[in-house]
Amino acid sequence: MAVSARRGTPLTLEEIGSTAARLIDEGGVEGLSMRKLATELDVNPMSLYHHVENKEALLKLVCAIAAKRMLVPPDDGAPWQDQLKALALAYHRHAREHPALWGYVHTHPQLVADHQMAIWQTLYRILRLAGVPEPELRRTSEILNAFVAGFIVAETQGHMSDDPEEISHNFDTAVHLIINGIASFSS
Amino acid sequence: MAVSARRGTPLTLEEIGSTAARLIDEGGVEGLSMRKLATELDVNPMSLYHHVENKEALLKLVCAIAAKRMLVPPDDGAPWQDQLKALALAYHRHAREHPALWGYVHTHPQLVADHQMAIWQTLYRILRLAGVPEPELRRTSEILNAFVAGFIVAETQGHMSDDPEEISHNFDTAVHLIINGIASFSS
DNA sequence: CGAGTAGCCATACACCGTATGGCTGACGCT
DNA sequence: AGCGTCAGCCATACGGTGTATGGCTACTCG
Repeated sequence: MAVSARRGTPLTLEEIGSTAARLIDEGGVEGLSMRKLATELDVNPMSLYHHVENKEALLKLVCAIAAKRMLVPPDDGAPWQDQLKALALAYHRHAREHPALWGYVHTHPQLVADHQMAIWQTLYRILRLAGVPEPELRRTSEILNAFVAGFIVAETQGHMSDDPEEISHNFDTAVHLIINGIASFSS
Repeated sequence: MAVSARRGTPLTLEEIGSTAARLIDEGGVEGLSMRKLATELDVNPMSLYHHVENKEALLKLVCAIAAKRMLVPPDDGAPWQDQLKALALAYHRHAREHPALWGYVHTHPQLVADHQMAIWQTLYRILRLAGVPEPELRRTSEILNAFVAGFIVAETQGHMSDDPEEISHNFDTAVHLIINGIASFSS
């Protein structure tokens, strides 16, 4: 199987993905290059192509890993308003841990379009609880996702203030606005 | 002044900017290169640097031009709900005409951070009309901008359906949600 | 007329993604 | 044991990128 001359062990997708994720966290998506990643892994650039089809696929992999790592709050029986806020918070925290990757995901939504994913299913459940009719579930959840994503991008890209208190105030206002907007649908 | 050997007239910022905008519309931001732009203008790549400091500044220029071109609906005395919807519609239409540039702007919000711009001032005015208290104006308008921007990015990047009717239904729902959310603030 | 300079261009450098093709060593099979 | 296959890795090369450097030319101004 011929292992790298410089390293002892073969590469793995996990290793590639998490190293790429780290580089993105450190230097943004445009700061990631196949060559830098290879250097970081102590490997020849072309070796990466044995595990990943191209850079786009690499980024897809990184996003998939990140998405899997996000933990979705379970159904705790609380009112839908509280559950929606908890979900938004989890989303928010996760996104703020990887702001660069986040911006990329948001502008390439097809990476996250699979509505079978836990986060979507949870959102569906909460919206059902809120009284959103079944045929409107998909639309409503896509809108909410877009809103929250837009908010987080604006925030992480420095459009808003850096003050933590200000941030959480902004976030509260935004969530509040959404909740009230949703509530008005079912009345 | 030594004019281009290949062209008759000197370059202008307007020409550079609008040609760059066209290339972006056609092939996305990552489809724009200084060299392609130079070719398009029938000029040596390095000539561009006499008018623009670097690529980032070029993109900033393009965004500024695009922002200036968007026409903001005037105060027609209508209820704030209608005016907000009209503003959102104008925003929406403008963004959909330049989807690629749009995605870039949204992930580089500092390009559009100047709250003296007509669109921000209009949004402030409408929110005042809606009863949003003065110290909350900035926060609220930034959130709204982020929401709408997020929605448009999701839409233009193909996260949502392509069907025009579906699009406008989505848009209506989103605006409706926002308006109801805002309304709940002032009651 | 001479200096200064706005505008343009040729060359070069470092970096990028990746196509192509070849090496090496582990494995399964006879 | 001999052999084929193939996973894993790598060297080289191509065409692209942004842009630093420095030089050319033709105009304007004193």
